[in-house]
Amino acid sequence: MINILMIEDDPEFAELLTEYLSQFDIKITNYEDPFLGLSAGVKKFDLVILDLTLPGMDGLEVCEELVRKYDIPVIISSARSDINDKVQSFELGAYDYLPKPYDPKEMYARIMAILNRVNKEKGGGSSMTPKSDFEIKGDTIYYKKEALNLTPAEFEVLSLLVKNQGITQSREQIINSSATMSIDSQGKSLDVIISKIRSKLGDNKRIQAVRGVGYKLV
Amino acid sequence: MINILMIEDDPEFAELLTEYLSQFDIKITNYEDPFLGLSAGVKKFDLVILDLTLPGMDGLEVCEELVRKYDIPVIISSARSDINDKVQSFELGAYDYLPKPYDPKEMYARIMAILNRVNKEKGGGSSMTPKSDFEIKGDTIYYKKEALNLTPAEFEVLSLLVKNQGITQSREQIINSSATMSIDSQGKSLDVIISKIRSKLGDNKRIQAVRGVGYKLV
DNA sequence: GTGTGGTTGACAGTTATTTGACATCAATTA
DNA sequence: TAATTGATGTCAAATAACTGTCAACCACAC
Repeated sequence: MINILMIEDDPEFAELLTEYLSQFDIKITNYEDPFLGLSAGVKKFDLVILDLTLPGMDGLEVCEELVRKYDIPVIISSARSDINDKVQSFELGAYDYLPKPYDPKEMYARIMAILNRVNKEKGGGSSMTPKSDFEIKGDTIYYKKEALNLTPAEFEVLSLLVKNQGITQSREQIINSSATMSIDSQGKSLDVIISKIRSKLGDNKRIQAVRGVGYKLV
Repeated sequence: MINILMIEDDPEFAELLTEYLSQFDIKITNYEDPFLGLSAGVKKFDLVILDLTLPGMDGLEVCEELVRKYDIPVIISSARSDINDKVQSFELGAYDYLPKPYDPKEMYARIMAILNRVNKEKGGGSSMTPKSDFEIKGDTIYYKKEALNLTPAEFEVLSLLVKNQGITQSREQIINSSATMSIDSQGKSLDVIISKIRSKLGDNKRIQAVRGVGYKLV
């Protein structure tokens, strides 16, 4: 069950969306008054849909407060399609801006995209694959809890392999995924980098060469 | 400098956007052919702007590949405003969908919103500030209870590093965060400032250079 | 003018990546 | 099995890229 807080002063519109989203197991709680909405226990919700054109109050301020205080994703939904509203909304940390009227399908798609992204971060730490010996944190890679001291090119290559564990990555793919390595199909740089990584891992069976194709991590 | 990969078969349109964004220190590299684009070293870029209506190829497939293999944020920009395109794009992991024609300002706002969000994640590994030898009070920084006598630029740089201890800050980030330093990518001002700070700390191992990226405080 | 602080360019020192030579290995074929 | 072929592994040298430091320079404020 997904819980969404909506701040919207058009009850009909709110009703419509609530009904549509209910089929996807999404529950909307609407407040016509932003103050009521803010005092409703924001933390209980996964996301906020905020109407910008509120009576007697600047919706942008509400947006800022939601982002700053509660760090919750906010989708702005506004009847005004003024470009400045959009720019300001994003500057204040809004996650998305959808001008009214919109197709409820689009709202649903955007909601799911946002929540998937937010959940991936929270759960995954940053790299997936639960039983992996590898862990990518910021700019270092850990192998069996030990931090590896890698050069940029080594980091980029291993990073790609870790993210695609078990899947063979072609030489071309690997080199393309690297910002530091030059695109030189004939060169042997990649071989050397792989060699270095293997020696730093202390185990040269984790990275396997796939003859004629590339490498994979097992 | 922000680097964006664009895949768009309307050269005029690409040119227009490229020019507009150049004022914000954003560089766009456009490929009219998606295959060329994909083989251009995707990881060199911070974000991809992808036209969905490509000749002879399904833009959605390109989108999926970009997201899955390279984990890079993709903004779909399409002349079709078909709702199904939108829904599918988001399902395949697109970060945003902007129907053409759009105001370049809006594209800029969305790009910055996305990049800010992505950068924040990378840094915030949930482990919080243990206890620091550094303390910022008003306009002075204390190191092991000793007040440091810093110039404005030194203060700004060290301040950023202290606030993000352990997290690598790129040269660009550091220079942008400073009001006094000029934005000159080629210059060595930052190196010199770092050098000065190190000597004032009396310990040149606390600020570590991260080759090719920037600096971090440990 | 003097002082302070930021910028620039030269140069040295360091570290990373590329290259080419050669050894080795795996698959294919005789 | 032995020879062949083509791809990979490894080493050391060459090249390239980045950082640290210094001294000179410029701009601004007093």
